[in-house]
Amino acid sequence: MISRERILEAAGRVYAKHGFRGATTRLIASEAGVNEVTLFRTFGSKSALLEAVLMQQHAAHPESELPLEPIDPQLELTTWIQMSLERVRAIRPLLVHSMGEIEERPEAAEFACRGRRMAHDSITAYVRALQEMGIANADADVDVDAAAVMLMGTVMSDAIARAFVPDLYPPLDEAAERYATCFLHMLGVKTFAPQSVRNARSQAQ
Amino acid sequence: MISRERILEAAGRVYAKHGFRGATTRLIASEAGVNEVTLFRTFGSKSALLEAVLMQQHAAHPESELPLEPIDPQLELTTWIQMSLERVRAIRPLLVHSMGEIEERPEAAEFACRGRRMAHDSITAYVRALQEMGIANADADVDVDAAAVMLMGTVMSDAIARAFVPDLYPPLDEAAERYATCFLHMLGVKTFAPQSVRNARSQAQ
DNA sequence: ATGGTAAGCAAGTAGGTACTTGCATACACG
DNA sequence: CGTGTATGCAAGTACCTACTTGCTTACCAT
Repeated sequence: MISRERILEAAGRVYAKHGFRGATTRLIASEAGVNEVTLFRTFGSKSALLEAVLMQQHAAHPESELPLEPIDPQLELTTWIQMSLERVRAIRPLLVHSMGEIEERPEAAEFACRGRRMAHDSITAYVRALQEMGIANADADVDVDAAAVMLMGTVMSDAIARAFVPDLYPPLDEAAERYATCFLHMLGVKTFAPQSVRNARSQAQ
Repeated sequence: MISRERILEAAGRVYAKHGFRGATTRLIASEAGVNEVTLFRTFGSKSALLEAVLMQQHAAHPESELPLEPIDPQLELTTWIQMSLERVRAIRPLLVHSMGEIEERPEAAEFACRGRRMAHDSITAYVRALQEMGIANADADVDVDAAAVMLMGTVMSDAIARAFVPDLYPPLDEAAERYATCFLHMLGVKTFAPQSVRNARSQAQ
């Protein structure tokens, strides 16, 4: 029964690197150090194997949650953004391939969307709480929905595209904090400049 | 010579739908209504054909530019964001596949990155101009670089992921305007609420 | 009329793909 | 000891892949 896990792990690696079509059963079996026949005996077919990979990946990277009652928005958002970034980065290759193959393998769509949905719900609920507590501005010129979409887009973009054009993004250890600050600005929340930005500015003088 | 263009167009469609591995020469030729041999006589190989497709796509969708001297930031940004959204949307399937296949076909990387780079340069230059003219806030708590990254991420995310989860995004005809407003808020520029948001708010009462 | 050029058609090459079958081996449990 | 279970190995099936070759049309310009 140890074969099953070795195959799953190898299939995850190979699929992430080559996509569904490029992930040949021969290559997966060889990467797993297992006979190709064992792969078919264990999972039945290539599609079934890759479906198992997606389910396992989904279970291995649980969502992070924002607190229901905000206390320190800057800190809580920074932590949440950081964890979201790491989560998406961990599944980035699988995610990108799933998006590309969505027309041919619609079952991959759920994998590509569910995390996004949950994160979106999480952040909008948090902002609603911020508004009810009077922390966030509820004026007409503050567009909460658009701000939430922009934060999510930022997280996705950073986690996926940083690998291709790293120089366009803030340093890894500052990114979450600075995104959080910008997000709060969009909501009309006054914040202090985060430490990393203050450092950069004072050095620039 | 008419075959060349028909093959290029068909190859673009098939590649966008199935990716490099899935875009078989047989399928491309059949979609183009052309004999498979003609495809090889015209382009030499499958890789050469797909390279020609990427070059043609790149030329067919030129960058949009922001004015060097801002006059109406809200309007100029809205227009630019709208055009960027449309541009990325037009090449979305190619872009997604190029990102997925970047490890196997590094020549696709340039296609995936160049547009992003140019847009980033464009928006940062524009914001610098805004600051020099005193329109945008230059305080320490305004993080121009992070704001630019967030705007670009928003555009990429909207153009790519809206197709999968359309209900999470603002309506198509409002998106650019609302992103522009949020972006200006991040920069500390006071704006009126855009028309579409005001309408939504007044109807909600 | 003649020659060049673009194109179609049929067939073939060499290799890869998912997946199957039959048989041999090892190990664990009663 | 015997028996089931997991695995390996060799071979084979049926099909798809990029790409080639040889031959035949059709048209266009000189």
